[in-house]
Amino acid sequence: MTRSPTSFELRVYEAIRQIPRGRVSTYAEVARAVGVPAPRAVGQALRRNPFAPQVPCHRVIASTLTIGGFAGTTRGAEIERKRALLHREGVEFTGDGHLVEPTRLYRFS
DNA sequence: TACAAGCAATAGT
DNA sequence: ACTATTGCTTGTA
Repeated sequence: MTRSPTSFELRVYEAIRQIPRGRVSTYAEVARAVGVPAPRAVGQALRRNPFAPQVPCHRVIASTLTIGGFAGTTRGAEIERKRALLHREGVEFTGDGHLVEPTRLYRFS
């Protein structure tokens, strides 16, 4: 199903693309960056993820500093993969799934 | 075009 | 832990 990205999705991808390697942001921050008060909309856009690994969707976590979701689920093997990806970039999470160093949070300018 | 249902969340109770 | 709310996408008529 080849579907053209909507303007909203493009905005979300552009925002996420700004997140440097080794840093993470939250759905709420991304939502604020694109001017949308609903973080769930960001999650919906990321879940589609038409531009595959080009857009670092794994660098987006929840506002509560939990790891959030990945590949359509909030827990399971996919989440483990997300944690591994972030760990490879220097971002660590506790066994509870919480961010170890909140200083790694990236804020949009 | 219009309406209903769902979502990788968040805040409040 | 549970419920309410949020804006956007998708499917169906």
